Amino acid sequence: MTSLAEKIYAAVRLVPCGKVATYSQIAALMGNCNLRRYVGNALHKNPSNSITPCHRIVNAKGFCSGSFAFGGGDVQKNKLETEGVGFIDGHVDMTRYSITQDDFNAISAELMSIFYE
DNA sequence: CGAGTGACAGGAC
DNA sequence: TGTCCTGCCACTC
Repeated sequence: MTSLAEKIYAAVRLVPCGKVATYSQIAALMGNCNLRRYVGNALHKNPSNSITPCHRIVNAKGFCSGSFAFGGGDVQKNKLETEGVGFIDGHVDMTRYSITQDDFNAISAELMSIFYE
């Protein structure tokens, strides 16, 4: 049973190291832009931080939203910096580190092979 | 003013 | 009950 939530987590895990994704991008990956609310919803109510790199999900500005559910913004920043993501004035440099159309396609393809859609 | 964005909340199935 | 979706709405470009 490939629930949507699982796909969301899978998509998050498929975000390459050194990149971050936004809610809308994840939603677009699911094929429904209207899921953009559900993405945040799913991440929040299912804090499987151990297996889901939630720190790669930021809002469109490159900030993590207020209720970061896994330890604190410092942890996220540290993790991302370790992966090579650059920060500007405390937020992710989205112009360089948000996923590209290329990444989008790659993730989409992998998602497809994982769930055999 | 119009379009994009939400780490929600609640309703629908 | 759980999963999915959609509305509201404030805020920023």
